[in-house]
Amino acid sequence: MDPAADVTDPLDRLRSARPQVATTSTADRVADVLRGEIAEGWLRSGTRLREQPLCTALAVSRNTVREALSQLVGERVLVREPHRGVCVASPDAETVRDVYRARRVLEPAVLRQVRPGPDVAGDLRAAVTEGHRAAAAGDGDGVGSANQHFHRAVVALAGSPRLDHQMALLLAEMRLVFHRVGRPQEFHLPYLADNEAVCAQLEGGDPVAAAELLDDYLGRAAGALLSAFGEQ
Amino acid sequence: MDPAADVTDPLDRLRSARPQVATTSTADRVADVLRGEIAEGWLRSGTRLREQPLCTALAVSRNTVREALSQLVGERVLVREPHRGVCVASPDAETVRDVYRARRVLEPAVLRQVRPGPDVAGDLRAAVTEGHRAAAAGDGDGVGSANQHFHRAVVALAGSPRLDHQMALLLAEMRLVFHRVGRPQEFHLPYLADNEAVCAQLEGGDPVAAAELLDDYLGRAAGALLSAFGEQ
DNA sequence: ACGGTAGGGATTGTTGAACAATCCTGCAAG
DNA sequence: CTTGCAGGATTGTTCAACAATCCCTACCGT
Repeated sequence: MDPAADVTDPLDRLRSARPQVATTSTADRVADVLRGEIAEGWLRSGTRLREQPLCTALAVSRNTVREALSQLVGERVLVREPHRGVCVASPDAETVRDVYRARRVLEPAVLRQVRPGPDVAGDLRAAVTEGHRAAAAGDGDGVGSANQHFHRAVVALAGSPRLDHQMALLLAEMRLVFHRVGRPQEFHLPYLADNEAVCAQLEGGDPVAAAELLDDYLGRAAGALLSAFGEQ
Repeated sequence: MDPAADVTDPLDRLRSARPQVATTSTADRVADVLRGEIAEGWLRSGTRLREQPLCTALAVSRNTVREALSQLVGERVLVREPHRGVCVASPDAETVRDVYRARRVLEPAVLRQVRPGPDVAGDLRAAVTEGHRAAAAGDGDGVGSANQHFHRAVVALAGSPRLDHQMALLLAEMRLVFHRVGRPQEFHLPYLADNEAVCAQLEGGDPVAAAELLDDYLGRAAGALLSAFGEQ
């Protein structure tokens, strides 16, 4: 079989390897480090990030640190108050409401416009089994990340890099919410069955039913999270 | 009548005035200027933006310019190639495809979940009449911006600041596309009737029909733009 | 004539230091 | 208890410098 049989341009394969070639700037690497520390919960919500300590800790210039911080502020992971510095975002009830408002628009809409076909739900199924495996192993954190993979896979069905990026931002905010609310395990566990159901409906060739299931499921998840915040 | 009768905190009124208090940083103002110049077409696609000339032109430091440029790169208005500088983004056919992919997910989904009620379509109607007025006055540019107002108003129906922001980014990319394709007048004019139809369906209490109209309409618009790009 | 190769200039990436503006803290005075 | 005021700390912004990289051009060998 000719590897280039069904590809218009044989260089297309190389385009996906570009991130490895394009040398990332120092500020980007600093942003990556901070993003990771926040995503994994080492930097809690509200933590103030002073510039000078970051410079010495990461051995980069203050200007580079500021560039990285501005980038993360743009992603809503950090919050900047003028002349007072930046701190890790502290999502409040209104943030949760809006993130779920956006997700309930985005995710069901992607499902609804999926054209049924063989293996359309492949990535969803992989995320579901990943979640089951983590649950069986008692790995609460693994259940959480499997859940994120599931929702990322849902949006990825649209095949739109822009929507993928938007979803990544929303999920990053969700991670902050989960860290803020405490133990994320019991929040993700009950939704394994919902993921399973959505996946099954999609595999069964009924995207609209899958979308309606997901919409209802997201509504319940938002309610549960909001009650955990003490508000409604 | 006590002005503070039904408000828990009388300071709530002041919260909406915060943007006037929060002094914007110099980099933000520089970014605003560049964004405006690009949106109005004074800086065409592909134009290289060197840092030093921008410094002298705007009388700010190179560092501040770099911060503004990074911000606009994050908004996909500029494109940075490492060690080669930034230039105004040149949307290609794949960009148009993806932006419309995202819009066809976003906009109909917002319409579909609108709960009919009195004056839900108020902002849409305002944008439609704005478009008619501009068309009658022969103001092609006005038709274009009225069109943008219409689609912004559609997404605003969701009431989600995050979706509003995402839509603003997509529309900024669309402006680049229109400037790139040449005269935008004849591209917007035929869609006035479509806007009118969508608005009418929504006013008639049938959001789903409005969503389906809009989806079809966006599909046709994408096709027209892509053929203008010489590709399909 | 053609492709490869070194040099020089221009531009970006990054650093370090400096200064003004602003904010926070603690303390004294009313 | 609140107000006003130093003093220190932090941020916002500028400037100057250097290394790294890129672009362009002239040169050279085949």
